[in-house]
Amino acid sequence: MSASSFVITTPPQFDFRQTVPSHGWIMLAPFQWGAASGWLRYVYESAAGDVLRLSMTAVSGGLQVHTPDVPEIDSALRAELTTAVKRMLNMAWDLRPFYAAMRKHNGYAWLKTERQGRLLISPSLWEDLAKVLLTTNCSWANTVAWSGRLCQLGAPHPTSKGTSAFPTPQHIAQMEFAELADALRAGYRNAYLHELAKTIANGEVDLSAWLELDSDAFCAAVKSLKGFGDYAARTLACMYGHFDQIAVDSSVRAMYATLHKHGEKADAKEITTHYRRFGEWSGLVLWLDNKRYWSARD
DNA sequence: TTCCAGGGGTAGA
DNA sequence: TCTACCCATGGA
Repeated sequence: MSASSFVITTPPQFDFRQTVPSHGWIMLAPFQWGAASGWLRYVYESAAGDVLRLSMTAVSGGLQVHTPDVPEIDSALRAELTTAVKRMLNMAWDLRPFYAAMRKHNGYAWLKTERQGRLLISPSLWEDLAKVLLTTNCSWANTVAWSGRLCQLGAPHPTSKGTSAFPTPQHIAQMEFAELADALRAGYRNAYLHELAKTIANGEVDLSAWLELDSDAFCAAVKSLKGFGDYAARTLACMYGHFDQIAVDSSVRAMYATLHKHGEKADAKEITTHYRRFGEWSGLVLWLDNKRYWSARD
């Protein structure tokens, strides 16, 4: 292996190819997913401010991380990238209690067989907040386009034209609103995103503290932001390991209507009641049911 | 033109 | 807690 690559040892029940396509994040810049070859690419801005292209692939017993922009990775950068990659793939989650709990429910043996349950997130909560905001009340095509335009506002890669890291909240905060709105063109969400970036940049919101919150407190914190309601808060909660939060959106409603109501519409209350039977895992079960339903239709 | 898509804010009851 | 109405964007 070259000095521009290293291997991260992965947990026994970790499955890279199941984790990466756990939701649509793989389609949003600066992620890229090579499904056929099994590589995940991400444009990462290091703590030192360098824009690096990362490429991750599964190898025996671990995950290989390749950085073509760095001929010799030193120990500090290796440690930083290891932390970021482990976080993106939620490697710290222990899903054995989940699989054990699901044994008493009929029809869910596939969860353990397929090693389902781990979700892809971004290296920063800020990036996930921004992207969830860009999923609200719009088509997925809009989310993809807006995320792409937002990413173009980030630090550019030194040599690869058109490649850039996701912008920092500080960068978005210092932009004039008109400049941001003109670049992003995401309607009323422009103002919510600008406000979010400013509250993070000026220290009013400390996202690192949010990572220590319990499930309900995490959701309350997200919902305190303008533009973030129940769907957004609960979606983010699941991504950050609070699996008791049940996020209902239009895709979930469609899935539930087809599987449980012969096509008749169901409201969020009814869907939430149905999934409550899975207790502390209810939100994750819904997430994986929805993923499985839509994957089968593709 | 109207509707809708991985909703949310606000006002009023 | 529930409902009505409004919100900007882009594709069908």
